[in-house]
Amino acid sequence: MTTIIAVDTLIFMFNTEDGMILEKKKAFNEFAQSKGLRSTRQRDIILDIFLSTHQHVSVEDLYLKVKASHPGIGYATVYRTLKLFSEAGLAREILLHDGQTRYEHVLAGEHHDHLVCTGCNAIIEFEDETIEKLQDEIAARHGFLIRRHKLELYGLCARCRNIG
Amino acid sequence: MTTIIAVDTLIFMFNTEDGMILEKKKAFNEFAQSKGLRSTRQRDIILDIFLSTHQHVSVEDLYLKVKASHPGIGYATVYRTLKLFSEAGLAREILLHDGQTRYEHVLAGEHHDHLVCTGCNAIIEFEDETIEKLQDEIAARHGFLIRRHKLELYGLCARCRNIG
DNA sequence: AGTAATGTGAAATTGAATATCAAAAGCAGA
DNA sequence: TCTGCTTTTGATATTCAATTTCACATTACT
Repeated sequence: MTTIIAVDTLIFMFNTEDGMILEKKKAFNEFAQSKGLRSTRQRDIILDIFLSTHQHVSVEDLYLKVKASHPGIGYATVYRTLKLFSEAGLAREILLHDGQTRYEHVLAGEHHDHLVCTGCNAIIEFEDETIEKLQDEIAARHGFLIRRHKLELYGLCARCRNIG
Repeated sequence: MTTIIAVDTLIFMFNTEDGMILEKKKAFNEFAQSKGLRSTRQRDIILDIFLSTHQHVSVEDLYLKVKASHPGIGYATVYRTLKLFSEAGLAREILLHDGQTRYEHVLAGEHHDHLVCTGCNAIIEFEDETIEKLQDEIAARHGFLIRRHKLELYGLCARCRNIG
């Protein structure tokens, strides 16, 4: 009986945004602990704010957001903390055409590529199983062991095609 | 009769490296003319040396090559000239994982992507018609008009897998 | 040749990423 | 809770490639 309630709760947690946030906080705490990192107010705040974002953020973006409510927190701390999130598996660095590193949220078991509008800078995520397979084949043909890949499509979104 | 000889010569030109080089020089001269650019000794030299390379070169790489035979030519000139080649359609800028812009030769009607060995920095070019098509489909599904794309596979080549 | 405009080279600037370091804060043990 | 050691922080400096600047040289045109 107790077990069943716990399972329900767990499913609930994973299916709501709040649950996701709690889960990620837990994951980060575990990472921090395993690495012998200390728990600091700044990191908690930055994690909260990062988790509250939905787009791909640059260090600058997040720094500005953080500074708005916590003016004492410096750029370097945001920079270092985002790197930590990345190591912890909560965030992923993405480098697009404009040479600005952005961080996106990592969702469990998910991989995707990017469709970027050069007009309005919108970033759309997509996934294509067939492309992934073809990539593996190409790599195999050349004797490569693929570690990661990067597929970005640049163009104009429906809206920008009409405006621009 | 005269016409037939001319056609033969043209085919010959396009099928040899020297012919390719002549063709590219001509293309650049036409571009320069259309843009009202002046013809300078430096640009001629840099074009010659660029056309003599076979790999993907960074500005630094080409600058060093140029300096070896023509010490008077500065970095900025090589930099600006490579940009010009790029505008003229002779070269294409490629940005790989290491944050160094490289220039590759543009061959008529050819498109390819890159397989990069993170062990020895070898760059292998490949082409996959199916992937291209899938990309177009994905773009269409999102109402995008694709201008360009970037597909890079990072991993270890056969040799580096064994060594490292 | 004269002259107006473009090109060149050295050096300066930019912009993002990253490193430095003194001061502040967290943590384990007394 | 206090101590002392270690990590973290925040401001600033450094790095590194890309790009711009500017005085001088060179080119195209008459």
